[in-house]
Amino acid sequence: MPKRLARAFFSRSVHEVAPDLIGATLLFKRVGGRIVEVEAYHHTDPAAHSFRGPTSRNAVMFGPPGYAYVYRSYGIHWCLNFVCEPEGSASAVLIRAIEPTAGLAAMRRRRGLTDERLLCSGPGRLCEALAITGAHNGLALDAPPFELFAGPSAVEVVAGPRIGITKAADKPWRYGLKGSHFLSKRFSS
DNA sequence: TGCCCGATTAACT
DNA sequence: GTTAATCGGGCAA
Repeated sequence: MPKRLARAFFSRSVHEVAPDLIGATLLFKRVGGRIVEVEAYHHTDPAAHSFRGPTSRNAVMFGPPGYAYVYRSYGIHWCLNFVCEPEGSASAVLIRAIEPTAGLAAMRRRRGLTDERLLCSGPGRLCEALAITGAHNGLALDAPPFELFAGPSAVEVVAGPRIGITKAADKPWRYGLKGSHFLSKRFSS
């Protein structure tokens, strides 16, 4: 039986937590899979939502680590983040893609697709497949409906530039599971 | 108040 | 390769 991730797991810098999340298992109401792609957003990062200070949308980022920050993207999609670092640092890790392992039927129904590879390969797709919405903003990650389990200790992680941003786009703060077929995009190197 | 743009996706040509 | 869908934050007036 895999080990549950304690809340203390998130009480570190996003640059440590983000690569460590690769290979971990994320379940939401018993549906989910293995995390294969994430991005780190530090509060000193111009691309981070928290960069310009607290607002009603990003308030959760300014709270304690180990909680979910869910926001609406482009007015259409939901995106899931894990809040990190000591309280008030307002840094978070964006979950970009998972490899579906549990609740495949529910995910296919919600996404209207059968192709396993397209179910959760993107931040918006992942939230649709797991039925995560703004209603779940601020929930603790170490209690239901969330379940997080540690992955294998030795995992090959690759890094590269983040996707879909214009500010600080040169920073290599996107992390992925090497060779995974479930990434939202290939790593160039 | 009004305007622009974004941590996206899918359906086009 | 391009574009529409759609809405809240941020900034100018």
